Amino acid sequence: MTQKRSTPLHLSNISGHHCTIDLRLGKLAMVPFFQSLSKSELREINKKFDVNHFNSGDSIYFQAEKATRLRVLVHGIIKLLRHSSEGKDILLDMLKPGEFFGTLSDLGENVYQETAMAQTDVCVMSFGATDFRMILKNYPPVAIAVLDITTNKLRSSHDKLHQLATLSVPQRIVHILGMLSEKFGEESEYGKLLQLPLSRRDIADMAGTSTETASRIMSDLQDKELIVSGRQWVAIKNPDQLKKLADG
Amino acid sequence: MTQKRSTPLHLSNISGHHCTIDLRLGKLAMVPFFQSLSKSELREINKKFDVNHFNSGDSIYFQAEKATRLRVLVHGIIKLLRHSSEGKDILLDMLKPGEFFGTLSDLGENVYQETAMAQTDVCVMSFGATDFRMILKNYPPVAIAVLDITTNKLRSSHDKLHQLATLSVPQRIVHILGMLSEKFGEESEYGKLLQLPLSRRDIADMAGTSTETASRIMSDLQDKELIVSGRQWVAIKNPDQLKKLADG
DNA sequence: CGGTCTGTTGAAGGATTTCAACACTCGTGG
DNA sequence: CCACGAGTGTTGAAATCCTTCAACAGACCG
Repeated sequence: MTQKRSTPLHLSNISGHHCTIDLRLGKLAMVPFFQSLSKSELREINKKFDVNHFNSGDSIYFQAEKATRLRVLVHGIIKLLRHSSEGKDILLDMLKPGEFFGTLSDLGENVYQETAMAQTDVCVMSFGATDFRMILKNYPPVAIAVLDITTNKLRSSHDKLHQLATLSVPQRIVHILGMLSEKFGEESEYGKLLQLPLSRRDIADMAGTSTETASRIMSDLQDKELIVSGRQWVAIKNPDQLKKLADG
Repeated sequence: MTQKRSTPLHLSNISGHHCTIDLRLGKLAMVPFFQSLSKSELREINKKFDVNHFNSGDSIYFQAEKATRLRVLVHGIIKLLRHSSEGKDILLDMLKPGEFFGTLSDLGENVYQETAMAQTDVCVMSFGATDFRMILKNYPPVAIAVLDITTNKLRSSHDKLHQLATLSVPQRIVHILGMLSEKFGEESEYGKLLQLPLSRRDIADMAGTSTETASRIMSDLQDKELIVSGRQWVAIKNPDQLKKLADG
């Protein structure tokens, strides 16, 4: 096994008092689907928001809970997962700042279909379902932007379905590492470092496999010198060869 | 094995000349996301549409083809599938009249991510990407309706991911039969008949398994008297017990 | 009436899970 | 400051589920 140093991740340990209302206006413009709005429109929307802080490991909301608020991630990383009765979870998505979650729909059940859990310390904005629908109605460009983002999420979900259905576990894990590296990758001394805490369990829950199998495959990739990994972190040492392995 | 009669499905063999422009106005109001529009607005939108007929087995568009038109299914059934390089497909969705497909997004690649194939003879309306975006912009309720539908598709895709990742093949197939029965089920002499041509291959491609395994499991369900099935058709004889099998 | 498509079934082989034991890391409290 | 315990990661071996290869039967089409 490779020797492992303590985590190379930069986890800016944001504490509760940094996650304040004052933070809002600056961040609001950063959210993709509000980019089409003017300053005065933003100010108007800004009044509707709440801001909350959660510690790493906390749940922002639970699966089957009544869905009343739409949320936007301001700082940190959040994972969306589904639980099953047998205790086997599946990790649907990893979110980074600017993404929204806890989506609401007039159709179907008004309960969250998944659990949102803080993967790091996080800061989250939220506002009420009715306020959100009002904004969609009054600002068509916002509705279109939200639609575009949702459409892309659907595509990505179809990608995952396709991978889960057609690829072997090692291939799925290689693909997952590739996708994570696009979203969270950052150059480092170890290669492309995935800037998020990521356990074997998380990887297993994304790939729909067991932690043991995920561990075995990660060890194998490490033996082949394609990745470097330690407790809760992964870096991709040789992205080209990893991509070759994913395709061929 | 149970003796099998020829198909009990009602396949109204619509031929090309029934699928005409004149059909449009009546069908347009049927499409969920146009329901919020007035007659005169519908007449306006109606001008932009094309109508086409396809035979069962035809492809309406292919994966990786440039995406230029949004389509609405008027008559018949369409399946959306993804191909993989190794020839193993996955069936993402089965559509019935009123549903739209070939979704466009300003973000990401402008190519279709899946192949749309006629499962029966079908009649399809379509219009250009720019026309569609114009409608979304000018009629906010339409944009919101499309968003709600897309959000629900995303939920359903997450459901499928969850099932694929956590359930055994028999459980997945039972769940798939349940979902299909909600969407296509119709009372018949055999029980709840799924009103669509459905091969073992289709079931296998939905469950992410091989046709042989799908066949074995269907035989097993038939032995247990939970379903009745023949060439390209399936009826659910005992929905309650099937549901119990899916949950427990 | 032959050919092709669909569905079925058996048997061998392989991939992955499961159970089990152990090693390492990190934070906490004695 | 060290020891402990919980959480995380690793590895082995047996068991299981599923795939794959193969052969064949029945249905539908021209």
